[in-house]
Amino acid sequence: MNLSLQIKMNEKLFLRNPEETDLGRQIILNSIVLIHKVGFELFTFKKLAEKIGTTEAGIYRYFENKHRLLVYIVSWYWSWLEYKVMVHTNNISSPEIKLKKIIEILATQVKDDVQTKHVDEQLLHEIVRMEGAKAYLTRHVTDDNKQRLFKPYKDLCTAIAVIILECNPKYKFPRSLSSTIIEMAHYQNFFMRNLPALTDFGGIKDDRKVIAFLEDLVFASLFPAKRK
Amino acid sequence: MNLSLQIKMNEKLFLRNPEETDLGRQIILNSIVLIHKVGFELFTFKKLAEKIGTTEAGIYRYFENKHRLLVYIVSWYWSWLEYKVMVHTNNISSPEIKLKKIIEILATQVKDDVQTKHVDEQLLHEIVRMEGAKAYLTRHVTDDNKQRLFKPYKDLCTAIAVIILECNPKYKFPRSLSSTIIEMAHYQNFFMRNLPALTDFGGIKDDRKVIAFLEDLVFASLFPAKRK
DNA sequence: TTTATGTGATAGTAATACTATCAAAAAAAA
DNA sequence: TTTTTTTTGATAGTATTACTATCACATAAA
Repeated sequence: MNLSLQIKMNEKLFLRNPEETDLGRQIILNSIVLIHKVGFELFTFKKLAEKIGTTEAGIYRYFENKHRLLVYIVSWYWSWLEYKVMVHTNNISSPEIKLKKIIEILATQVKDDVQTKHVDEQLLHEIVRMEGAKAYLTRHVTDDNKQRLFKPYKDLCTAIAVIILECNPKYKFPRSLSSTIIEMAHYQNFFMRNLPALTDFGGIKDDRKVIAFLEDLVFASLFPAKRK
Repeated sequence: MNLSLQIKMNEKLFLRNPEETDLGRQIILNSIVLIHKVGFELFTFKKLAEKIGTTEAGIYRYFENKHRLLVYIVSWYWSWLEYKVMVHTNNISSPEIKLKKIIEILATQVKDDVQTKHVDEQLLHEIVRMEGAKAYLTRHVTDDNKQRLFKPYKDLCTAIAVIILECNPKYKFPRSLSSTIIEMAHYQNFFMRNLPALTDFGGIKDDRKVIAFLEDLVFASLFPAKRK
């Protein structure tokens, strides 16, 4: 059996669907490699075109601008992650163990998945860690949100919030805790590698440290001590 | 008594100290207004120059590029915030009440401070909420960090971590919890206003909701229930 | 075999992100 | 007070970015 994972993307994200043509898939594949290499600020369609062996105009036929392309690949990542979370948790009955598994998935370095051919998930994970927030930290968040560009992120957040409520139906902030876990899984990892004074994981650079912190945070919140 | 707050900035941040000249202070003042208005992406030195009534070249004499200027004003904000935290907590003996006060300061909409004339702290707070992360989410974090550009942020983080340890000397992740509080005070607020599905505060838009969430998160972590 | 679709090649434009030069004005030093 | 230094304003110029437009060719679908 040779299943391949197909993620249906929001049509507002592109002008022409990149998954349907060879050039389109090259754009996705190489934009991930290039953004990973030079960072989003220095990433341009011209450089991408040169890398692929096409022209700038060719890329503009697929994406309106580089921000849309970023939102596209970041959204793809969130969708893929939600799928991955589903696969790895749907046979687990205990919501607490589910949540631990999710934290592990969020905070662990991805090994490249074989299921998709034109996306390098490991690079993509590293991109999302550094550039992910730039997808929504803009003046046009509200417009972008109205076009449902952030639906995959919100869906993942909701899915985790549901499990949080399974752990403790009385917990008051399931969504905020969920978005906190997602963001911090990336940020603490970024801090650990780049601004270690902002973490307690010194020069260690071990994903498990971040996982330990997040587990402590989440389960302390979900099963609090009785206080006056 | 007419005290004015003077924050000593890292000299690597600028080419010429903007606090020492009239034009320099105009640059700081107006860059805050302009970045707040158009967002960092669309902010250019040309627009800033036109607003001030000087030339592009004039601004380049003070700042190497717009990213450095962003780091400058964001750093100023963190220094100012640490000072504010200090002032509002040094007469409090209970570390728990201190921590609550800090959370309140971090998550509450700033009213413009009278202490500084050439900075609008309220606008600056809103800028940091949306653009703050862009100061360090770059390919050159490591270099910037070596030049100590992020010291004010790290100092604030450390100051809060110290108080966290006063609350519970055995808590294992004081710095990570501290950076989590700082980041989430901004992010949950940003989400509440722009992507409310990522929070539990629907259309309410009340800072106190974010404060309640953060307090719950922090104190549950610091005073956990005993679990197997 | 016509027609539609996708691509490559080329050209062009307005704006961005700078750097360089020069002279006038203002401030500091002699 | 005069000289010297510092700061600013004005102008010019360059490479790159972020696009848009056009045309012809190749290929695939009708």
